[in-house]
Amino acid sequence: MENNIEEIRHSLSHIMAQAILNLYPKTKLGMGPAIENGFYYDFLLTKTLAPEDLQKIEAKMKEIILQNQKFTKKNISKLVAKKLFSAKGGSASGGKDQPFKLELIKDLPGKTVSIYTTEPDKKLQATSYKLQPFVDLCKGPHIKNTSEIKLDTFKLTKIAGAYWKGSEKNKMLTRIYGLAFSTKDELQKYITMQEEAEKRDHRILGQKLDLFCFSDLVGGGLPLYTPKGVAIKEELQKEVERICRGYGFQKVSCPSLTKIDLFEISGHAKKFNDELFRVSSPNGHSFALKPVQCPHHTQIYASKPRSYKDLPIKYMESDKQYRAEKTGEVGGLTRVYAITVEDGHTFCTREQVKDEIKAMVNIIKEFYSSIGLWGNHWISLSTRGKDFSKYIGEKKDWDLCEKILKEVSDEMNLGAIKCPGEAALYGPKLDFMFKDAIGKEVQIPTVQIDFATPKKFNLVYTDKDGKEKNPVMVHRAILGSYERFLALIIEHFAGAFPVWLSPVQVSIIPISEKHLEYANSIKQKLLENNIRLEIRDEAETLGKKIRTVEMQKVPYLLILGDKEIQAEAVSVRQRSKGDLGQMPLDKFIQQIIEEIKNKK
RNA sequence: GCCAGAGUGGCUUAGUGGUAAAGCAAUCGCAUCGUAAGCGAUAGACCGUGGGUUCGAAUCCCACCUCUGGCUCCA
Repeated sequence: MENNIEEIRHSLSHIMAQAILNLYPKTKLGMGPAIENGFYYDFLLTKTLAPEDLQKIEAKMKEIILQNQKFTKKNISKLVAKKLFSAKGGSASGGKDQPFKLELIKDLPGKTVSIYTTEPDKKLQATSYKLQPFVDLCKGPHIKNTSEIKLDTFKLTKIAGAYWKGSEKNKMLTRIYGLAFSTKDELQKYITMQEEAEKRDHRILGQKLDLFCFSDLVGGGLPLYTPKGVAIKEELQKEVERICRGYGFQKVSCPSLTKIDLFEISGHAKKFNDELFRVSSPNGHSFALKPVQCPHHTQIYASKPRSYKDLPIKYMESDKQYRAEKTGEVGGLTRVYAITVEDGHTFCTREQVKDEIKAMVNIIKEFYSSIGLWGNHWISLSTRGKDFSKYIGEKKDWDLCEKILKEVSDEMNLGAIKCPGEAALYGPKLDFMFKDAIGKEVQIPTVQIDFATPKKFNLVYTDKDGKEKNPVMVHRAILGSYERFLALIIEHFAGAFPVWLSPVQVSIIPISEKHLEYANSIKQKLLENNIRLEIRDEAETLGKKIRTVEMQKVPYLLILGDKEIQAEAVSVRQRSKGDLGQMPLDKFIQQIIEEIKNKK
């Protein structure tokens, strides 16, 4: 890739802005950066764009490029800063802690345009880039001349809305996305790759492989797991619990309902008021469906007196939690109302916290390495933002927690990147971010320190000196939610799960009806070894059955005909590798059991 | 919630104002097969819902529902 692709992408966003301004002169402009693989720009348009309009805009952009225009750079920081601060209205608070403004800038060369911008400090460094007749504020980098852009290396892809909150009325900017690469081939390659990735989408594979489904009567955002989906879910759960038991976790089980009081004390009721399902009955009950299970676990801890000798106490539970997500946010398996969370909590002393966190990180590393996902991630040290009212607990505790997490990151070489404003209600956390098939990031495992919750619930233990002290809670999720995790691995393996996770591990194919009896005897022996299997006894040709089973991504096929009966053996065909030839059944069983054990 | 797009048998899709098509899957029959699609037949859709325009609507208009993509930061 040529090294000026960044400049090209960046410049293209401005060229698009110019094209828009030419086509729709009343447009007030927003902003637009270069992004991975392309660029986008947000506009305040007076007109709604249809997808066909993209072609018009693209044509206009090409026209501008062909004029071989120069990007002229001129430092006008003072002027800009002055105008930005003196203009009236439009002040807005954008997103988390970033104030930004929509201001009118006059007296600049070319047309009068509006821009919105973020931090005042950054504005001072802003320079204007002029591409007649449009003036845009931008730090760059840009190409020198539009002639550096080849016409067939970019493509506008989609129109989207970008929510811009904070102004008197909420406004929606129109965002136009584009792709841009150094060469036409790279662009085409990316598009093809994207199409391939879409075929691996967990929703498509989930349906094809019959892992989960939805029902209009049950409702959107409420996935139903089929037998095959459950097989995977249970294997995952067994594996994660096996690992966690090694670290001292014990399973507990709590009801989905609770009195709202529990969440009022924990602070969840206040912070997640709008996302809490409330359940009532004609008999006067008033409950909430649990959106998290930490508070329940505190009550198991609180059920009897605890000594420092008991700590750390570690509970784990995989259960459904319910969150009333906003309607537009529900979809697929990744955003649902009912999520099955693989959750765990350690109650420990302050001295034990660091080791506990390291242990959790090790669990995560061990588990994700075993399925080949470790390395395909980055870690966020999610800390508190500026608005302290969104969190519970004391400042000194937060600072200490953050320090501990930083030390863990350093000592374990995790390279966690600090992300302010991403903390949980009760404490900072280490979030592990993975990428799905189409490159979108998803947060899955997490480790969180919490000094606040035990205090809220008056959890105590008796220390060596006979005094009562509050334990520290460490929250951790290895799989995060089963739904998200399942989505991630469906896409990661493109449905071809390793044997231990495959819902059907062996498909037995009798060549014709005469061989069914032998197939059943093989089935019995496999069942005795806890191998998940199916017999394809439908009246179809061998080729057809093999095709069906290959498409279902079953790892092993046993083909049974006269030859096998005579040799008292099985013919093994391995997924995507083809015929492995004949072998005695015992040998096959031994081999597959070994493979399952090694999680290969 | 907001911006945009899409809803046609179980699935994938064709059909732009004049009698709803095809493939896969299903069911039944024939075939009993040696490593990725055997042959034939049958059944299955008031075209998301409601309203409007029209002699006539899957198709045009309006509303609603559902699904898909997008919506912290990025200069």
